[in-house]
Amino acid sequence: MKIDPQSPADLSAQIAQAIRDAIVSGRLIVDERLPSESELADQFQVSRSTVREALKRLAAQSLIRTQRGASGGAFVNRLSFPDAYSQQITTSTLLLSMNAVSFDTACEARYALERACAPLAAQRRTPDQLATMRAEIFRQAQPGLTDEAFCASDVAFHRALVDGAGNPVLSYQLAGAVEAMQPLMNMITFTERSREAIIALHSKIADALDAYDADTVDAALVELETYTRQLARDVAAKRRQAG
Amino acid sequence: MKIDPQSPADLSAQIAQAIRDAIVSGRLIVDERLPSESELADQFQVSRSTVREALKRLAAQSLIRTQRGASGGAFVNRLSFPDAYSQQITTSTLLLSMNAVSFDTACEARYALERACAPLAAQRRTPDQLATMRAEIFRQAQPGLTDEAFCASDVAFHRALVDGAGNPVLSYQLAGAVEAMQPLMNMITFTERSREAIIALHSKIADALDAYDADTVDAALVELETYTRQLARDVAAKRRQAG
DNA sequence: GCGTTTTTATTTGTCTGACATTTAAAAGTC
DNA sequence: GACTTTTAAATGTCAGACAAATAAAAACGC
Repeated sequence: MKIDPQSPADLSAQIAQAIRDAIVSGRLIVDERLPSESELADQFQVSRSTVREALKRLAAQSLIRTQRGASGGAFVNRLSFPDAYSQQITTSTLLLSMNAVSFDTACEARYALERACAPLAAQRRTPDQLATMRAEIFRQAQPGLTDEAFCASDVAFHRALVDGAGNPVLSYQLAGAVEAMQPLMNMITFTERSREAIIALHSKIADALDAYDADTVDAALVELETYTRQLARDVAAKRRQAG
Repeated sequence: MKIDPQSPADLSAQIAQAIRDAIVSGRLIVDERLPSESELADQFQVSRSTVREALKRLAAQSLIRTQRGASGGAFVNRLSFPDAYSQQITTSTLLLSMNAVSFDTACEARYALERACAPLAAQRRTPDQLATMRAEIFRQAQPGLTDEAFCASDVAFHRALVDGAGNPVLSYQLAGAVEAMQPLMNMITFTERSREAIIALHSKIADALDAYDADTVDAALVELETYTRQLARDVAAKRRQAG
């Protein structure tokens, strides 16, 4: 692992990249201990502060974890699925909020991906996942539910659907798409009428999954997508009229 | 923005989280300048080093960028699609390499997602994307091509397919799935015979996209998935026999 | 000899103060 | 007025110190 002191980039960024490369390429393996901060400072010929800044960069990406005390240090972290989920969600949320992505585009992407899970879920869904979906549908029908709670339940329902595919890689990929849409969806599901329609489609999906009926699940998801995008258009039109 | 000095977690992690929350919630907007490191140190009642470690964490997630000199400082970064792509790819690659995900599971996820793009791509693919795919097919047929180059071309072909859907959110989501599979695919496409079969299916896909024929694209992708998974099983069996 | 307690060494976490470097704006010069 | 020089502000880096956590080693009591 070498760095170039002449390079314009920050030393801490270079050091972080050198260690990152070592991890990605497998020269450093999971749970292996990195040299101590002082040793790294010696190796790279920089101060301990610079090494620390590099290590914090890696920690922010969940590539390493640190432990204090004797026989402590920095260890290569096993990137767990939950860690990857939350990074995926943060990134996706920021990407949508900062780049003027239209609701239509985001919605299309989300349902396209979700429909990809549907046939697998129709084969493999467990009774447990089905029960989760039913419970969320029941919650969504409660009269006093706030918009935020309704949307959170909506997310939980769709995550159960995705998890039904029984493929952790798919679940990980979909986490961002489903969760990042929530803030956008919050704006459009506030009337009694739209909730009713959404709940009806959720029930249709759950029934079809219950019956291992992939085609009906797909049809219901298409309906849900169409309905959601229509709702968003109506809301936008109403805004234009009012404002 | 407040932090709790009694908390067990690192101060720099807490400060990073506080600023991250401010960005995600919109209290800090794109291109806004954060207070200088000294001012932040005063606000949070910590030293400048601790503030710097927090800022490096945020920089590692592309949430801020820094600039030296007068009127420099840390600025909230617009998370661009390319930035998000590369983070997605790094995370996905590490997730697969560190978690003993079976080839079958990863392959299933990848093709499920890719098939989700196919109908859209069959409607919207541009001549330019089609030309890219043809060029990659031509390259794949060159006799002297190394395995690595073949796989890189394979990735480029599939990215063009995904981009054909004309939905940047989909392209972003798929980047991880397609690219992270490359190291795994590298191991199984080394015979002349398997290359030939793959190229034939690529041609079938390109032809079908040319004809706006979504069903044939889907069928070819299913064939490609079946063939790829079969190849992987054969390779695994041969390894068992040999080893 | 064994279990408990104390000490010690190591390592990360934090602080302080200093200097180098970069950069834009202000001041000065012709 | 255009150009050059100076200055101030900000990040980047360094060195050295102490605090806090932690595991291993040493000491102790029985």
